[in-house]
Amino acid sequence: MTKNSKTLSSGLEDYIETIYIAQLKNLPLKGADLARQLCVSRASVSEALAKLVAKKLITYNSYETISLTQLGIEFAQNVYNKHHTLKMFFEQVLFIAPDEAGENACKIEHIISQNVLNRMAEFTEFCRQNEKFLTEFKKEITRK
Amino acid sequence: MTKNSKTLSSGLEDYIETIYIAQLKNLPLKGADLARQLCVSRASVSEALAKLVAKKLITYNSYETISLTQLGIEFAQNVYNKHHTLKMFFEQVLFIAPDEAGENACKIEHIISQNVLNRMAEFTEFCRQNEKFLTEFKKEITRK
DNA sequence: ACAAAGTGTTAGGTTTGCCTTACATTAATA
DNA sequence: TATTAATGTAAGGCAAACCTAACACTTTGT
Repeated sequence: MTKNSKTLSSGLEDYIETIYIAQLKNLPLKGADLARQLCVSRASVSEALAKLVAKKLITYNSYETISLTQLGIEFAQNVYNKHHTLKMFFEQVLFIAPDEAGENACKIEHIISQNVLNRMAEFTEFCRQNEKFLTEFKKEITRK
Repeated sequence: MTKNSKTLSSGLEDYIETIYIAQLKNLPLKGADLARQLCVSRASVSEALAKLVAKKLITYNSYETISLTQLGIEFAQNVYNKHHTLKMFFEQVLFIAPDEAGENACKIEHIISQNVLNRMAEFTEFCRQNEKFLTEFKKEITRK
């Protein structure tokens, strides 16, 4: 039974998302940087990168900067979009503080279905076009 | 290092939630029933129940009906309420079909923060009191 | 250019949660 | 009640994802 190549574990999604964000910012990223950012050992990073190379999502050789393949970029964008959609919803609709919004998004992005995500994005957009509604809700929650 | 007794793994939360629901319905629940409902082996159930007994969340002896302790009920209600809040939000605000709403709730209930959950419940309630807004949103999404 | 600091890998462990197989015990029914 | 069916447990394994320790390689700075 070969591994399903369409899905990644939460852990590998975190690695690839972090690499993607570094790439967006044009910051060269080494394995040790990943270890620091994700709070895991360099040994764990080494293992994870080997898996991502095997899945052809990154190119990497020791001491080089890690970079995403085209396929890797597609996977990363998918996760990153989910993260963004969730964070925006939490912040702009539910009025959750950015940090807490981000923490929740980080966990939920790995498990929520694409369909629910899409609907959530539409909803956030719809709310944005009906500002008054959210203003009322905010009044409601700050009154308590 | 003793285990944190305030939190359970996702897996154990699923066990305890299933036990809780059976108890709500007054349906006697055996280990084998749990195995069937959660799609795991009887051996896995046996291990999990031993952990729940050790944590004093259930009372159970072989061949008996499983039942929750007071502490177990409190844990279960916490998870069950999260499940319910999520499902209601997905169904009533985002207009997601019940099955998909339930599947997403089942996964997210284990990781979302209590604060976000509370806000989500308030939001769903607020929307319910402003029926017109959701009607408009529904129109928007069905138009596509 | 060479020592010190930083980076990467390997080997060997741990934990968690699941599995199968085999066996023991209890419940149901012919 | 004797047999069959259902239930429960124990033993032994596996895989994922993490760890530390030790060692090797590369880069940096004086």
